[in-house]
Amino acid sequence: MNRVLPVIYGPTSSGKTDYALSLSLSTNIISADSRQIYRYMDIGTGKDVGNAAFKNLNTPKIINKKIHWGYYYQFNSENPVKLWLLDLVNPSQSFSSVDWSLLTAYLINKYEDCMIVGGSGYYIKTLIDGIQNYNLNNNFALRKKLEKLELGKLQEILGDIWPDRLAKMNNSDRKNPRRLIRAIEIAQNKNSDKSMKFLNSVKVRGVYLVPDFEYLKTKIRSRAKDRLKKGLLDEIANLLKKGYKWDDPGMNTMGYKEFNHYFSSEKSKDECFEEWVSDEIKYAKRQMLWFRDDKRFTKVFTAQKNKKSIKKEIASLFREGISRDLSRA
RNA sequence: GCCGAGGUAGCCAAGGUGGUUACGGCACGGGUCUGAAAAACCUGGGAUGUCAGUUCGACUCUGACCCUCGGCA
Repeated sequence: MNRVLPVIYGPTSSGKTDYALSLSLSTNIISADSRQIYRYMDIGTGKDVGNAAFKNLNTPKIINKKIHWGYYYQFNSENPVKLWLLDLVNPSQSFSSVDWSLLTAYLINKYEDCMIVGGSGYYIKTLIDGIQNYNLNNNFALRKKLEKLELGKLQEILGDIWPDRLAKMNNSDRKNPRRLIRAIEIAQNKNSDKSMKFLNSVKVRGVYLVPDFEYLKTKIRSRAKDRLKKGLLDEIANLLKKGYKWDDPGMNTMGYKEFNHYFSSEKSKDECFEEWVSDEIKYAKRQMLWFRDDKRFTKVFTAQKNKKSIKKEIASLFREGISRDLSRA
């Protein structure tokens, strides 16, 4: 039997989580957010859990890394909604789209009533379309060695050991050191060319929020200001005090990385702030590229509409879509 | 008003004894993506202050004008 998995995707600042929480369509909301997975990074990543309570669960066996996970749930609600996959790892730990997909697949398997909400397009893409080379973990030693090489040299190495892959890469990827290094990493590992599906017998039904871009820009700016006011700089200072470094995976996050130069007194707070806002806007643009032509997603234009009618639209899209999907199944 | 410095894209900016298509960076537009993805990349368009002069040819040299900055009054 086919199951339907509702997904709400949209750029930063589009209000995804708000809609998901207030819609009460699902009791298990799974956050697809590659930054809110980090502990101690709350203000900058917009972890808006307010007065929710956190409940810890056991570390599941499906992941060999040490990941503590649980969910937040809302107070003051007759039907408390659980918000999953926040605060999974420390800022120094690496975490991948596959890790996230494994956890998500586990949850979907365990709970009938789930919904995905988030703006990390690559995470959602990995989950719903699967991935290749799943058996091959990252080889950080190799990466470090390869990172020192020039682009041409990397292409040469890949061309020697896996010419087909190099030939198949498009111009953008062929000039991207990270992608080349990953390809070399895979090529050096035999039997790694297996693919993995995370979802079985699950039909994805997505809503893709499309805000007015000019409005989104002003919203991003005011939200950033607000986060400064809430004590973002103290949060960063605290992370540094805890011993986290600027090159830790978690610290490569907008709202944090831009203030590196402020903490080293190379730039003013305002300069860093402007850089941050600019990064957020560019990011929002990149976010809009995922799923824009994906038939599984329906666009919801939010400009000129109030929250209530948007909520209604999303809810009816899911209801109609879900019943249609089910009847077809 | 006088003296000095200078005007190259939205911003910062290189250049040359006059000679294909004027270096870059930021910003902006359009994209890529199969274990880092809020990452890392690819790609596109746009400029010589104005008017004359010299010259086969001026962004480059000459003059006038306009504007900016600094100093003196």
